[in-house]
Amino acid sequence: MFPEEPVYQQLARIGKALASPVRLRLLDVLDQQERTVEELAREAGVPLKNTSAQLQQLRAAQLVTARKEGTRVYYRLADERVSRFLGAFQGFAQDRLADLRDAVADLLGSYETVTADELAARLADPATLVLDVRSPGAFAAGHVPGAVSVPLRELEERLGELPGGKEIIAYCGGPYCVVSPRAVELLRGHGFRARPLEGGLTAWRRSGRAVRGL
Amino acid sequence: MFPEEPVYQQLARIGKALASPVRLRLLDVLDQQERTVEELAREAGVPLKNTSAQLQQLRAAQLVTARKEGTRVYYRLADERVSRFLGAFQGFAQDRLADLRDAVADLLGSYETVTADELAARLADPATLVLDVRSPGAFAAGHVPGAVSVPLRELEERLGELPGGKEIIAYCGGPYCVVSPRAVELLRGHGFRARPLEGGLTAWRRSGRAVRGL
DNA sequence: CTCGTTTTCTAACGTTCTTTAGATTAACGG
DNA sequence: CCGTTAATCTAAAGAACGTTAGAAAACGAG
Repeated sequence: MFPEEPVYQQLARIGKALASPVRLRLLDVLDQQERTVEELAREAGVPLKNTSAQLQQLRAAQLVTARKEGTRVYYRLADERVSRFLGAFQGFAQDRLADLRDAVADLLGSYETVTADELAARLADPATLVLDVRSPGAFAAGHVPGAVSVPLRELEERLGELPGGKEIIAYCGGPYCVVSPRAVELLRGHGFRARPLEGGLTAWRRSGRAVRGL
Repeated sequence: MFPEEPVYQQLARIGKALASPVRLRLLDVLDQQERTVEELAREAGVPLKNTSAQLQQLRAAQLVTARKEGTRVYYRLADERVSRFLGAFQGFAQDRLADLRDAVADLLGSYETVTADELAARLADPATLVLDVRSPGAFAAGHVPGAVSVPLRELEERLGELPGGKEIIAYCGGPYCVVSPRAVELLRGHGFRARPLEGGLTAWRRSGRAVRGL
């Protein structure tokens, strides 16, 4: 119709990739680490066949890449620019939509959070304890340097291991991960001072900071 | 299905708003200046009723706002953060999709461009002429300080007015506006040194630089 | 080679989105 | 108050998309 049409059609390819809740969820899971289709389906709570179908679309939009190993296919974000853009996208959306902010508050509660910058500044502070409440596998794949691993599931029975006087900064995976707010709630209920890391390990990584593997 | 679902549904609202070529086109036109529905329909080359329908969606996503004056409704981007995000979105998309880069090259040709930063640095340079090749109305609504207005339509017959030795930096409206590349072609064909401004006046404004009205 | 596993492909169904015609609303001018 | 203009609302058709079942491909193991 107009000569610009093909350009806007191409732009819309990226928009369309971001137009489905399922795909956005998959991108967030992939932003944490490489995964197989099956793992993705399980973690995102999406049927396997649909997961595969949506991954094809993300691949067509060049947001993810796949690598085959034996019978398994491992997906990951195409590169770290995708992760940074997703951060910008999520930030922009939260900026725009009050309904989104409400949904996030509903999901995560409204604890005062710690930013990645603040966490970085306090890494060396002996009065701070950084607590990784994800699974041991996720911790092994990469964590904030100096963090202590206590999965949420074990947290209640291991409260005795935690030092009393320190402020605890708890984190989990992505920006909408519910695990660290739950940990903070539990910790506060037992008299600890605790705050969640805003945006989880994903935000830490997006801010360009190093992650330590085991 | 999963507790995060409502959050991703809200995020997808923004994605959906960016999933249609027509809406992306409208956003680009609106990024230049406020317009009525009729003007938008004409400039974007979209039927009026469809323009109105798509504007409702953009409004629901809070990307644009409307203001009524008499029988006319004037639309504009909700604020300058929307413009900056659109810039990031377009940059990201061009980064990802070779097909998009091809479509842009097809549309605009592949002239060496001038960035907004470079243009800013050369504003005071007497060996540079900044040429606004848009309509007089667009020039009046806002232009690069010091730019000379010669609409593309009149450029050929007014070539004599242009100084010989200077390099000409021509610009038009948005990042996919075809007018300034055409002007550059015409100018080069007549022996002038000329380059287009990358991203047009929109990029200039997005970079936070002042625009002068009449 | 054959079997089991993982993933994708094909095809289909139902839903949502895009687009447009027709009716309607809102505002101004006579 | 009526006519005109600008825009929206309603409703409906067609296209595109999400989702999933069933078949098929790719691979490793035995």
